[in-house]
Amino acid sequence: MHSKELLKGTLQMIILKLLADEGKMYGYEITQKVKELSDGQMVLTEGALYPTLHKLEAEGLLVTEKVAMGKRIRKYYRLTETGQSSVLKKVDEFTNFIYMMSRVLQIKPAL
Amino acid sequence: MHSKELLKGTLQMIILKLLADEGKMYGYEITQKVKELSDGQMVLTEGALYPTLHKLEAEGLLVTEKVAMGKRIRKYYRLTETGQSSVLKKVDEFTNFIYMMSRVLQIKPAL
DNA sequence: TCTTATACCTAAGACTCTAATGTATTAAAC
DNA sequence: GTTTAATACATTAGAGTCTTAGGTATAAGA
Repeated sequence: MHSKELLKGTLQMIILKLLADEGKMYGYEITQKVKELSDGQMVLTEGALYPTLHKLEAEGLLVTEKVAMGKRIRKYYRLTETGQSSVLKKVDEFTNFIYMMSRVLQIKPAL
Repeated sequence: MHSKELLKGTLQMIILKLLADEGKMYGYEITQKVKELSDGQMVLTEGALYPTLHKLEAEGLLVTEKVAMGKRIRKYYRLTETGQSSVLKKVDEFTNFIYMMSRVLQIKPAL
């Protein structure tokens, strides 16, 4: 779990990619989905998640929609068009990053 | 927002892995080797490199040897035994990180 | 001789995350 | 029926890692 350092810079991409796949999600749902997909290896802390969501919204990559569930309020996030094209670019950069790293580390080629 | 963010947390591993492969290297040589292996895509800045080398030395993963080249002094770095086992662990964590990320992002498995 | 490459280094500030803390509702367990 | 866990939002201090910008000095090439 020392790989925590490696996660830096991946959170935005993860959020955007999940929203691209799922359509819309709320914050807590994202943490659960990530935990599930990573078999519990990756746990998003709220101190990282919420500021990032707010930042992506402020940058115009996400829009929100508040939905009342009884007395509790869920805030759903959805990609804007800018957000859509941003995902493609970011995932592309990530696969490129992996190729580059495998060359620099001289380990087997990836993806 | 290129892959620069993704590089966070990879510098220590890169240094250690190169030293594991090459035996001993000096700072400037490391920057050149990384540039070469990545086809110019990855450029280590000295502000990141030297503090990291000093930190790894302080932690006992590296030892130094000063060699005079005329009036100029080269500082060669070499892995300690602790450093050796650390490389294996870090590279292992990295491949694991890639597998995890490809599951979370739901893209093709890597490495 | 001027520029580029080699070779070391530090420091201020930016950015992203962790850990801690806070508020409040709902479901489940005892 | 009350405590505990899970759900659901959020902020903030501080740590760690990097970038940007600076500094010193030698060697090689135009």
